[in-house]
Amino acid sequence: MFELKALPVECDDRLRSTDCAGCGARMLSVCGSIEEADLGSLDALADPVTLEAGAALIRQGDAAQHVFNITAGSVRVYKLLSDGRRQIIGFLFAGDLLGLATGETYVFSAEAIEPTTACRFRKSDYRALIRDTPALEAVLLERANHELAAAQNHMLLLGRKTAIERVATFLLDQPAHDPARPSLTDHIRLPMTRSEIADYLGLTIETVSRILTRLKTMGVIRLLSPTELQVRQPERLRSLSDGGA
Amino acid sequence: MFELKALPVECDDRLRSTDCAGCGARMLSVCGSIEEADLGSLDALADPVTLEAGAALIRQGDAAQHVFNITAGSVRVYKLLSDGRRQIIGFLFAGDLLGLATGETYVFSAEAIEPTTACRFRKSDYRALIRDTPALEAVLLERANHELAAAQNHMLLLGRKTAIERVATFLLDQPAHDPARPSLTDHIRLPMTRSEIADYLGLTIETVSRILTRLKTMGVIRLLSPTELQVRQPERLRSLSDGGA
DNA sequence: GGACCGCCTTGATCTGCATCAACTCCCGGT
DNA sequence: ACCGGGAGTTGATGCAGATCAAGGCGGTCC
Repeated sequence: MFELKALPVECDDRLRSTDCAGCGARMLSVCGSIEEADLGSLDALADPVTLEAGAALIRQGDAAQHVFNITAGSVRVYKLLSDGRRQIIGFLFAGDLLGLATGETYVFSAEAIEPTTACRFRKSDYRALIRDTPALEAVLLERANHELAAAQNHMLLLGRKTAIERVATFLLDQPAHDPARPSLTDHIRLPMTRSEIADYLGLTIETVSRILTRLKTMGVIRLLSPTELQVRQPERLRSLSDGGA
Repeated sequence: MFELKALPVECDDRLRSTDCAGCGARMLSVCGSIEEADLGSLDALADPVTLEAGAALIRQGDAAQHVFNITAGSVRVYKLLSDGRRQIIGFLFAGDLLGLATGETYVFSAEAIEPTTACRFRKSDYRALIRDTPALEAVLLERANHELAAAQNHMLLLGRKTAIERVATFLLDQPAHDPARPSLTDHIRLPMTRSEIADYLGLTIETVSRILTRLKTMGVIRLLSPTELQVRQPERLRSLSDGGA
């Protein structure tokens, strides 16, 4: 719990060649703001990494040397108190950026929660790239502002919402579609465990579980499996999410 | 409670000339990254406003037309739930920037908590200024990242810390000096009320009050007046702030 | 196929903080 | 000097969610 060992990133980096032009996540990410012509130089900087579930990308306290671009999978970002209490700051998915908002050392940890791939950059390279690419800088600023707005919403949730309001808000925030069946917009996949949801919402595992079954008995959602559910009354859920009954 | 009326900002804007070069807050703020030579054009854009305690700079829901630079005083930034529960996102002081992290409409409110002055810019002007001033953009990005890190710390506090840990953290975060006696670094002035502290820390007025008297009886702090206190055992406070006994 | 092991659910009890309720203090107005 | 009201403190009680405890349900490894 809370190891500060300066281990290398637990990832498989045998591969050394990238193909940004053919990257399925490019348009999701900040890389989309880079000219086609400049993708070659991006390839040269990008270091593709593959992570299995549980592998660490970033450890709180380590020297902040890298920036990551998630290309597939999902990642948990969290902070720990000295006695092991954990607050998950957020979950990252394909297209999300990780590791910019830090100084000399990382002030949070990040781990894959399922098999995940990412592009790793040396921070100094990335900084140089930003300097040379005004469009990139603008996009990064915009992203940072979006993240800030999301963080503010989450502070409202953590500081003032009840358990059921937190869970309802969380469900509404999830990308609401099953990639296998894009037509069903009310299906939600939860790649994270109850423990991760709890640590994200400032609750305990048991409370998350109880609230989910409560929502089920209320007829608001249907639990298809522990990691998959269906929203049956989206309006009711929305109303629950901010205390409107 | 939670008015959405599209009122103009409640401020005195008779003055129409600014003097950025002579602004005491310039070096505290992003304006410090603008060349001396360009300050004239900044003057032309800046609209100085004076606010009395309680006056609103920004109302949640209003069209986001302005950006503010606080030059003196202090400001509370908060979000509301539909039933009136309030979460204060943060407090702003001289040099801080307000209103960039928004889209079409403001997603939070901001009010002066004591007599305050600020520079107001039209958002479109500000955007143009950013485009023309790469140095400014870099500084803004850095600021946004700092704010993000602060927001993450606050999520840890709201999600996982106990009441006494929250209050201890809050006290340590306060600028620890009395402007009148700069030598006494252990004096803290609290321009905000207990209600504001409570809404910032996700607690109630009563709990904040009880914790402060508890810290007093423990000998960790001394309460000089409701708005002024002295830290007598900074190490103990630091230890309390993250659960280390 | 059986046994183990995470993860989840459900129930019983406990507790930290919220809520409800006085009361004090300070300050500003008349 | 008095009154009124907002801000703060302190005490009594209540409750939402934590903690403690006991199974259930899949997986996976021999």
